[in-house]
Amino acid sequence: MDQMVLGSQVYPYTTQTHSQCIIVNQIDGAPSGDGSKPVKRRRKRRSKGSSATNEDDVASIGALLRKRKVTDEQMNMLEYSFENEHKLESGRKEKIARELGLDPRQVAVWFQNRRARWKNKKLEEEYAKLKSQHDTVLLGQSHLESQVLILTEQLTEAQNEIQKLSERLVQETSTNSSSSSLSVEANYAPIEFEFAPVDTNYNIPFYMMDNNYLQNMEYWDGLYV
DNA sequence: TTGTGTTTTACGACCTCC
DNA sequence: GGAGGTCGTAAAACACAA
Repeated sequence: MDQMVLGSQVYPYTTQTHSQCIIVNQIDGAPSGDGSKPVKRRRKRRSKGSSATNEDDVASIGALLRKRKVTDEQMNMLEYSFENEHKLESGRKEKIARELGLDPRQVAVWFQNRRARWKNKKLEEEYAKLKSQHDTVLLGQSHLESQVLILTEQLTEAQNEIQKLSERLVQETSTNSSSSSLSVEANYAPIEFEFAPVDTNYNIPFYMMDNNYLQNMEYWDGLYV
């Protein structure tokens, strides 16, 4: 519990008001300007160790600068209210402030900060979700790449096998023609096979889409629905 | 006890909406 | 123009390791 000692009494939290905050700012030398377009200017604050002109100033400024931390009960009520509605219209702000014994400005600031925390949390959650999806996609990519390697090897083996068969056929044909008086070349012309080039960009031809491949595609497609 | 990192409170500057 | 929003940040309060 945040406590503050004033005289002989101990207060659970200070009773600094918004107007008192403004007084502190004026003491700190932050005039509100001449009415022209406001110039972006960082508000100067009094640091813990800064000097003052007299002891009374030190005591009063110290008291005013003390933060008013909300109690657990006030926090619960504010959280409950925030759950219902993140925005805070004027009437509601006054009502909450009255019920909790807080300054309306304090309630407004609390909601502003609460919204900021909520937004940060949402961003973190969204980031975690996207990262998880990204990791899943990388895993899938790796899996597909290994599939391509395997299939490429199989294709090469098949091409070699066909090539051997083709050469054997040509050989047998020429042997038959030399031992026979009849020419059969026209009937046994060498077969020319034309293979599509292996595409490493995953443009897998339809005839290579086996059940496993199709199941994988369904799985990956499902991720993007 | 003290140094340091994190959370909370508060505010200035600026923007949007009515 | 005023009210209320976001954004960035200062400073107090708090937590905790060394």
